Amino acid sequence: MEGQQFAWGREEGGWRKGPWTAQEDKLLVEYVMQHGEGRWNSVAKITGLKRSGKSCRLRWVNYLRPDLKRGKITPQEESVILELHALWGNRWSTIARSLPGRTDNEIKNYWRTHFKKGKPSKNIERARARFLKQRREMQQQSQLMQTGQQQQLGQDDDATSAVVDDNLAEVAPPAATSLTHDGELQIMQEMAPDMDDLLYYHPGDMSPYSYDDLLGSGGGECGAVAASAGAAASTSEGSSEELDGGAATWGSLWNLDDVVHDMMIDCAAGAGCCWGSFPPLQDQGLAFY
DNA sequence: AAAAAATTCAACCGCTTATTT
DNA sequence: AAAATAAGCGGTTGAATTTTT
Repeated sequence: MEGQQFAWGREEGGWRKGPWTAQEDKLLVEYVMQHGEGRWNSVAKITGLKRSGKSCRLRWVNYLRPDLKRGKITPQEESVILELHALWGNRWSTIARSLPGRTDNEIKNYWRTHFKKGKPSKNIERARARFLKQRREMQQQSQLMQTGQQQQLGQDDDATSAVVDDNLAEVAPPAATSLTHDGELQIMQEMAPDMDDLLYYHPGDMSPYSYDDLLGSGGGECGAVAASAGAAASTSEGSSEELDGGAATWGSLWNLDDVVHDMMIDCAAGAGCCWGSFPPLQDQGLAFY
């Protein structure tokens, strides 16, 4: 490990590698403001940045793009990820298109850390509780909205569109359980017996939480959809979780806000161009936060 | 308190697909 | 039509951070 300190942040074939510095980001942002997205190989020529076009593109797309959402994946987003992964498998960019502000890389990472096959961690346990809680809330909401008609929850024969909802109806426990939040572990404890039954939890299995289970494929429909999609559903394992390291991570990095700030100050001072006047981004409806 | 283990995620790589010359 | 270049994708890596022992 020690010997690799020099490998990271190294220079190779004239290109710098490793983590980007604030200064590099600034150069790249300036370039994009002036020339738009694309032509990444000319970034080095024009700005003097010693990064390959590939590296520049990646940095922009995954980190510097102003329309990126920052912070934790929300439970709603997580549900979308679960559902779409069941449908598409590891087609991360396809999934990402349904999650504005999220990158394929981010989704891929999220999936890998939270749902990929492996030994269940305590985080996953917590996640499970959170996921179920969310689902129950969704169900309660939908029950409220469709009070009269949705009394019979078992009748989901034509469940092709609302896959998740139907299966939620099948799997979700009675709505009586109190949902006073914050204590995920408490919820887990309260619910554990039910959940284990409902989720077909196999204690000896290293990967007990297939998301077929989580999505309720015990009912059939979801599994059928996933299977008929023919995608990578075979590798799908799942549970859910919310990250809790986001803020800390951001705080520990040099702050992107600083760069944006600097740029805006530069703009205000009349140096270079301005975020708001950058046509390509405007055209794409990108917003700055 | 500190060492070890686990987790996270930015950035890399190789490959494929699309576009340009 | 073919070659070259650029963009995009998914898998993987490993430094930094967090959690556990």
